[in-house]
Amino acid sequence: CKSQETNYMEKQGSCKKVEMELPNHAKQLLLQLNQQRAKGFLCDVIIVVENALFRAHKNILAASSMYFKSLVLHDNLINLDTDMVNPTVFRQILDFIYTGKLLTTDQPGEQNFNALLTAASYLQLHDLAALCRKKLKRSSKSFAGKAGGLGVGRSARSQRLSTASVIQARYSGSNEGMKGSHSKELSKGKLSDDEVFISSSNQENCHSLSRGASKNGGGGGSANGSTGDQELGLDLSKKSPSLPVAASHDDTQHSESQHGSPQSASAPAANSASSFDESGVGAPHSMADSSDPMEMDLSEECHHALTESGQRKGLRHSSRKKEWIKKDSAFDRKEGSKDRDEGEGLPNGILLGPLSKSVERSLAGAYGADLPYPCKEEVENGKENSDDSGQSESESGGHTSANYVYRQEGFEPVAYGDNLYVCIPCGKGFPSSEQLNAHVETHTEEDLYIKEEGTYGSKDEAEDLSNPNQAYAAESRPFKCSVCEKSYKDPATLRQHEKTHWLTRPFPCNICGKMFTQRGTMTRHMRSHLGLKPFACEECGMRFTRQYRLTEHMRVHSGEKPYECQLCGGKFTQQRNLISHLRIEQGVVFTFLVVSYEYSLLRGTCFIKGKTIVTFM
DNA sequence: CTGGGGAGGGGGCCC
DNA sequence: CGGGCCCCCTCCCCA
Repeated sequence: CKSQETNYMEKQGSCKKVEMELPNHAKQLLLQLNQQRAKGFLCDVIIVVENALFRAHKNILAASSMYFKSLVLHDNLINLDTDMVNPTVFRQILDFIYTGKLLTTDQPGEQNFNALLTAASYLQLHDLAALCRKKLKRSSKSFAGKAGGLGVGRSARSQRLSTASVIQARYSGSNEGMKGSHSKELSKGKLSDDEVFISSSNQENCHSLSRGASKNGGGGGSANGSTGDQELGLDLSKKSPSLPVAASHDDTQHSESQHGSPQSASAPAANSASSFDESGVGAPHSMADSSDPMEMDLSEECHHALTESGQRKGLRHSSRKKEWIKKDSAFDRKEGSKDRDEGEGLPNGILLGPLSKSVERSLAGAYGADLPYPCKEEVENGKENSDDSGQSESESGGHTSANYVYRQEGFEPVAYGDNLYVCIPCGKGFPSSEQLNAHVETHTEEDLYIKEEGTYGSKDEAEDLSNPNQAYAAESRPFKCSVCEKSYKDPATLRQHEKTHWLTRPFPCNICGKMFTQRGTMTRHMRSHLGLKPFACEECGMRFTRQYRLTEHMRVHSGEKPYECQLCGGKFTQQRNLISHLRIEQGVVFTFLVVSYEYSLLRGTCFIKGKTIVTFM
């Protein structure tokens, strides 16, 4: 910036070269950013490490690591390899990125630095990696030994990364002053030549590790799991580079080494998910460079297949845990701009930052209105944000983990004191998940039901009570809901239905915290977060989150319009548009009915002429 | 500018 | 658990 300013001044004819520098500018800037991070303010990316979420700023991450730079370019949600980094370590790393200071944990120093080194190498945080190496050297044990140690119980790919770490040691030969230069590096947003070189060569390692990661992260499967899907690599972090359009914007990705890499050469073979084998790692990058639309499409196909299954695995993994992520900053923002506007910047459709209106609305309805126990924050905020509040709950009897929130350490610690684990229904905080779980057992099923009669009186249900087919239904559907008289053919469906009467919903989205009555709905919802659109139109390439949408869409190409308005004969490709159309026509229908009614009562004369009601009274 | 249609997307719910 | 349908909201386009 300084040199730019100088150039500018020279161009402007100014002979004086004025150089003024605030001594603490960079430091203050980082301080502010770190504070903003703590509040979630302007955070535009979420990093998922195991089941912990970390909010951060893309710019900061991108300035600190080439790897992050490539990830945040396209994604707002980044899944990190749990094999390479755990939440505790990542928290240290994130603190380091934002402060330039490394705070070690209670772990034995060497162990912690080994973990940090592994993570730093994985994330291409060369400064940090060098710092760790230096520390380890000081501990009088050669790093080579450590690197070998890392390989124990790990895949060969992990070991390859360790090797790469050694190479990266070339950078940051001057570890001294690293801390001091940290903020300057961030400010410059510039990396050394060495680093660029190393990054590009290391990229493939990261990708391969990502693949390995998802195997472990996804449901605790064996690291050597060899079924097709498992072998494919499901880490979300690598999906971005596979997106051709977005990738093309990143000039830094187009290093010669990538173009000329063996992985590039293997790209054309990557026309099926299975082609993402052990060696075909570079496919995403090479595809990004490819001008062949077929290749791009196929790569995308692979990507979707991968991320889709990866998501499922991730969900299973998450659901095993008794810790759920607290609603994120998204909930803190009350009235954002239009969701579409926000979404435009999210190429993968990942919903971060302010929730979409529909989600907010749903939250308001599901939580603000229904939650039997106001969330503590809501209470403390004087209910100002009641629309935003609300949290998870638990499945009665089953005692799922939906109620429980794992609070990111150091973030929003005030409301619950030092107790990081919070029971959402009653707002009590607990120092450990075990204690929280024990407490949750004390919540009874009654807590989850609304006892008052008539509370459930939704329109649909009211209509059902007057359903003339009720007698028939009683015969063919022996399983009756005790609340609304609906009946079902099998007990499973009945149980599924009964959950709709619960105040609380058993299945939380671990990204936004929204709760669902059915797991399937939740996983479908997760797709929207993750931008997963597995169903592609063969005609135009448009992708959809649901098969049904694709089916609907295909009518656009076939010209089929199966839905016809009985009033005007108008035809529609989608039923919902017919319904929407009928609403507009409803005035006519309604009038017709009224007129007919009056006709019968008053024996007047009414005529319907086309869509127009002409009434002679 | 407005209203209507087309279409994308999300949630609820049942099978 | 996925498929399918319904309902809703929303945006875009066009007359």
